Amino acid sequence: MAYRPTEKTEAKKRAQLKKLSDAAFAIVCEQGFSQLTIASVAERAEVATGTIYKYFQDKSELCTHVFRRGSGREVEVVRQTAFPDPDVSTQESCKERLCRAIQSFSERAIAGRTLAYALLAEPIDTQVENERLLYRRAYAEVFEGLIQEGISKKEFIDQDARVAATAIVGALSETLVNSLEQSKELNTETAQELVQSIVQFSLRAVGSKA
Amino acid sequence: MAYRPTEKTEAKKRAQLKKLSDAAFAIVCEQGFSQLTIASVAERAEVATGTIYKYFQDKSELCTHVFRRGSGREVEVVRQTAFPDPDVSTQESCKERLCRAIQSFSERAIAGRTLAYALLAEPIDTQVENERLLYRRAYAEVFEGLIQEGISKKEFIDQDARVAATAIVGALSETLVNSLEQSKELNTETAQELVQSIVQFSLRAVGSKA
DNA sequence: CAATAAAATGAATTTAGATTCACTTTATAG
DNA sequence: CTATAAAGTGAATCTAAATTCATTTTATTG
Repeated sequence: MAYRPTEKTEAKKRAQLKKLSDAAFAIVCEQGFSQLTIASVAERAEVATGTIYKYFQDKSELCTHVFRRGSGREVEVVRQTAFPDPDVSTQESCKERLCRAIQSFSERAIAGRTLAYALLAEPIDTQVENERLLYRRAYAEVFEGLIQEGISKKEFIDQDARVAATAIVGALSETLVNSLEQSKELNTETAQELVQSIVQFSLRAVGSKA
Repeated sequence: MAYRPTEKTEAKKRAQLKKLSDAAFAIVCEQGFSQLTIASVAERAEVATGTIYKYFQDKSELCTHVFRRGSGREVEVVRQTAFPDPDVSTQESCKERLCRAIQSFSERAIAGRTLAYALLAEPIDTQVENERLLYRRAYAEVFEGLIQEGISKKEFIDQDARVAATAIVGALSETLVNSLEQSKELNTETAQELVQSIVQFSLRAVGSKA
């Protein structure tokens, strides 16, 4: 016996994985999935192309990893806004939380437009399409929970919460992708108005009474 | 002088173009853009691959052609429903027309799910993504006109018609793509309920008063 | 240092289609 | 029938990346 993996080597391995993940994620944030190639990641992480295959089965797995990293964070932020930690926050109405969740989603998309487009709409390899479905459903589940709560508290009109939640996700994606494509620079004022219009639309759609 | 194109040869050329277009369109309707290859079109149309290049610059142009053929028809049907020929139809309210337009969109998507997915969500080559944007905007314009009319007739609440229309297109796409992915066979009853939920959601969203 | 194993390298290979093009066939007109 | 031009053919070529793998480097332990 002569070689055993140690904590030190494991740490190095984790660091290397992080380096690859960071490089790939940065490429997608800055340039989208279209520029995510094995070669571009290797160059940015300063490793050889072969190295990437020690950490990822294939390109698809790399894409999936990046997609999950990006989408996980985005959904988590919106979830926290919709269902804030009850200890710290004053008890807010469903209406207020729905407004905040939609604002949060929208503002993040506007601030990180390339990532938003990458996650919401950019065509990627077929294997990753399933991730996008999960991503969108994850958002829908957040909204569904909120709508369900609002219905039971009589804040919102009785309705199919699943469909309404899905529809809101679609409405948000479409309006944002649409206006992000449109103008290179969406000025703060216009952006505010856009977000307000979407919020109002959504509140009416769920039949918010307050 | 010895050769001149005649009406006969032009007719043959048109027929050939139609044959290629039909073959390509059928492939997309049945199997989506992922199966649309030069080879598959050639096989289905019973021509050589080279022939396709006499009619289309490149693959992208073929995709664009198929996309337009499909989307043009779809939008036209919805437009007709939203703005029916005034001679033949009784004057309907904006609410009624909005309901019908949404139903029409939804029912066509359910009946032709592969085409619907292909046009609304399937990842295709980047060059064609722009067509998808135009397609979705075309729908949005139909809805925008209707909402605008509804606002001025006091049937709908005052709002940003552009945003609302875009949001409705997103809501429709999302709910339909979502449920079409879900279940292989969406039975008639469930489909009816789904469409009704979407209609109700949309009517509330535009603040339909009647 | 020697033995072992894992990690890293990057040029060479593979792959899945699109695209080309020299050649053949079909159509037209004198 | 001949000349001309356009349409059709499909095997061969190109292409852009992903993927491989023989070789080299780095770590670990006795």
